[in-house]
Amino acid sequence: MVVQNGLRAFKAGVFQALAHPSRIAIVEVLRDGEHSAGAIQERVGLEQANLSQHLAVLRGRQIIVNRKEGNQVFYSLRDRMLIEVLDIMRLYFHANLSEAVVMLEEVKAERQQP
Amino acid sequence: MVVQNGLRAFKAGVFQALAHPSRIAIVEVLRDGEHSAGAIQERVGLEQANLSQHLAVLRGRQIIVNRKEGNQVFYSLRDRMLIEVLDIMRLYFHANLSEAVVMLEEVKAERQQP
DNA sequence: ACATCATATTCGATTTATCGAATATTCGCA
DNA sequence: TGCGAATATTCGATAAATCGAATATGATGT
Repeated sequence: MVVQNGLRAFKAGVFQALAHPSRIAIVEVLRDGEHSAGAIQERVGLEQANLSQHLAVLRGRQIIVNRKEGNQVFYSLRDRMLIEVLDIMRLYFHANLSEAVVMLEEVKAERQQP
Repeated sequence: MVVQNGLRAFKAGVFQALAHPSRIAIVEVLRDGEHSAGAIQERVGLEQANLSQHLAVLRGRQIIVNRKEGNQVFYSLRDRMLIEVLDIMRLYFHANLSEAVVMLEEVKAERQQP
């Protein structure tokens, strides 16, 4: 039972780390290999500080690892599992496209209601 | 680009729905089929209101669906792909046990600090 | 109609996440 | 040594998540 809860906490932690569009974008950039923080920033288009904060979240959950080289820090995914998970999610998305659209509409509507 | 961001928002939403140990426990209960809210409560051991709130989150993200029968409401997973995701994560957890433990320690420490 | 059981929703308090601005660190180079 | 580039951290404000208590809804049985 303790193990089960630990495992659930672990899974929840990983999900939480991925529970932000910007962090998903980061992981997707790292899909095709190692990139420097600057290169990631270029691709995802975030403020420097904000990107660094998101990287810190992913680092904290051991989802990405970093390697320092001179002035720069290179990031890469620690395990291909996440790619697998994201791929399954993509299938999930396509398989349930109509419901996904409903959800997206809701998200859009929420954004417009102040 | 708009589509990409929408997709990421969708994925992030699904991840966020799963980013809580109690909700993972709920999904795992529903792994072996439909259960009433009461049966779920029995198994995960949450306050009635709290369980209902978590079910609402999962419903909102279309992760579970409900069927009313008389007095009760029966829940089930809308797509078994999520089970696949959870299984992959279990493998990941075991394969990288030492790192996982590091992460759990951090989570534990965070909870005790303040 | 009324009481009861199963479930959902609302409310208020507390915690946690998120962001940009400002500041700090760490390296390489003149 | 001092400067600039790359990255990280801290801070303060705002938004979102979480929880238990209280309340609401809706079906069933008397």
